[in-house]
Amino acid sequence: MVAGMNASTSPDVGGPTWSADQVGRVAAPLREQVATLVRDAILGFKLQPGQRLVERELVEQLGVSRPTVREVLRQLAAEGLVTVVPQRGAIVTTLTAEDAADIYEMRASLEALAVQRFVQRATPEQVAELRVAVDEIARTADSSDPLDQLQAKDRFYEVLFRGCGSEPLQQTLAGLQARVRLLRATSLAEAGRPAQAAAELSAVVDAVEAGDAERAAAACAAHVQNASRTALARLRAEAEEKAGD
Amino acid sequence: MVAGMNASTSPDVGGPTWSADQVGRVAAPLREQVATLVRDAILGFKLQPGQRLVERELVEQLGVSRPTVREVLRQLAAEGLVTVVPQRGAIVTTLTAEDAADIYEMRASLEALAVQRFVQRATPEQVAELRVAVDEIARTADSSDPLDQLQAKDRFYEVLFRGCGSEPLQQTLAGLQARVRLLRATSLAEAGRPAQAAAELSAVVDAVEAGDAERAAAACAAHVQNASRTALARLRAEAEEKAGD
DNA sequence: CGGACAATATTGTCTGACAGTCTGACGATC
DNA sequence: GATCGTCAGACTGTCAGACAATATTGTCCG
Repeated sequence: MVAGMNASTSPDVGGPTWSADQVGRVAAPLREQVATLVRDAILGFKLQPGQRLVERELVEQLGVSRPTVREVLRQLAAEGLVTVVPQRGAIVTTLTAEDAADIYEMRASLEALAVQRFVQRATPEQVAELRVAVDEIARTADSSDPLDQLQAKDRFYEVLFRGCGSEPLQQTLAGLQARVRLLRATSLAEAGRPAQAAAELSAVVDAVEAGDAERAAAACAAHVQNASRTALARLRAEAEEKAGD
Repeated sequence: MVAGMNASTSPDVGGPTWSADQVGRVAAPLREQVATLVRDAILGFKLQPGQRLVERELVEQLGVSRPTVREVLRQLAAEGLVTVVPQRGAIVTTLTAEDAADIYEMRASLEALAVQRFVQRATPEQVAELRVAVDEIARTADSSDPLDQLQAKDRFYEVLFRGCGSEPLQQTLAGLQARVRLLRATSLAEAGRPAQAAAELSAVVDAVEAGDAERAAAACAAHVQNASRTALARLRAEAEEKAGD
């Protein structure tokens, strides 16, 4: 019942340590649940970059049929989390340092735009929600569990994107967001970075509350650039480390 | 509202004006061919915004199986060309004036970034290609066939995106690009706009050739903003027209 | 005339199967 | 002994058919 592949694939995949045996038939479409499952596995590094995603193994581990698995892989490919090589299948996307730099620059531009829209369009309730979210980030900054930090950040951006009231903007940023999360784990691992990030985002919300779209956008861009510097420095250090192996 | 906002219930599959009866089994994956076919149909307004895309009809008209159709719809949904409503199926995405405004703003930011990258990374050959592409746009500006104009523009952006040497940037912009093409048909329909657009893009390439990333980015952003103004004015006029009906 | 119920249409998902292609290994030959 | 060619296995790409779940539509009754 479990995948005991003969020695052809990578020998170290071990058991399906990340799979879920139950994907209960609730209201949400099955493929959404599966997509979320696989996405979280990738973002939680339970599936490592470069690792092959063999359809049949996913079918067995997830307990869904192949068409469903294929639709999920297609969707994740569109999100940029997996890369599909024709005739060879899907692998978990590997981001280079250059990719990371570009992603951060896109974020800087687009999130600044999103914040401006938020100032223009969001309801007072949504502004309040944003404040709550940023407080949550500050509270988890000291937490030893990086997962808490990531979730708090996700929550913040969820509120932000929803409040900017633009389907295309939301969709595009969500696509980036998925890739960013991979990098965020890197930048947040830096000592002191979480607290600094919380302060920067708080500045953003200050400007939002003041209704100053310009300043909010600038603060947001500055935040992303800081995160970029931190993450890139670390990524390059890791790359050197690996090269030295 | 009568039974048919779409004449799709007609069993006469003999003459769908946009489908292709032959999707020749060549090297490219079948679903790519199908995706291109449907995408072109949408961008060519053979499938109108809001129109339902029923899986079974697509199966019949395209001559492929349902799993393939579903994967294609999923992919186009990721590109933003169709909107999938759970339990109800896919419809051709309808862009509101606000959506259009946001898309143009995103383009302004991201294409400026792309141009900067192009200046930094593109080879001299690619710069030359870009010049050729922009000349082609200028040449087709007088053409009465809007399709020629669109293709020339596509070519220009293809060169630009490829030359900026960033997979994530390319993918994100391509996603926007698909939606933009829908709008481009609108802005180019304005008298005199094609020639002006050609001049603006030529200015971009001038800056690129001079190696001035700053100026190139600014010129690019300016171009998009002009296109935005034109398209938005027209879209709002059309909206009023429709409201008057 | 409005609302509840039944018929229909369509999506969501599964099972099973087969062809095409790529990988990797084994064996043959130089 | 090394290189090359062939061959088997592994996966993906695609198809066909089927069934349950759900939304939509149309009709009938109060």
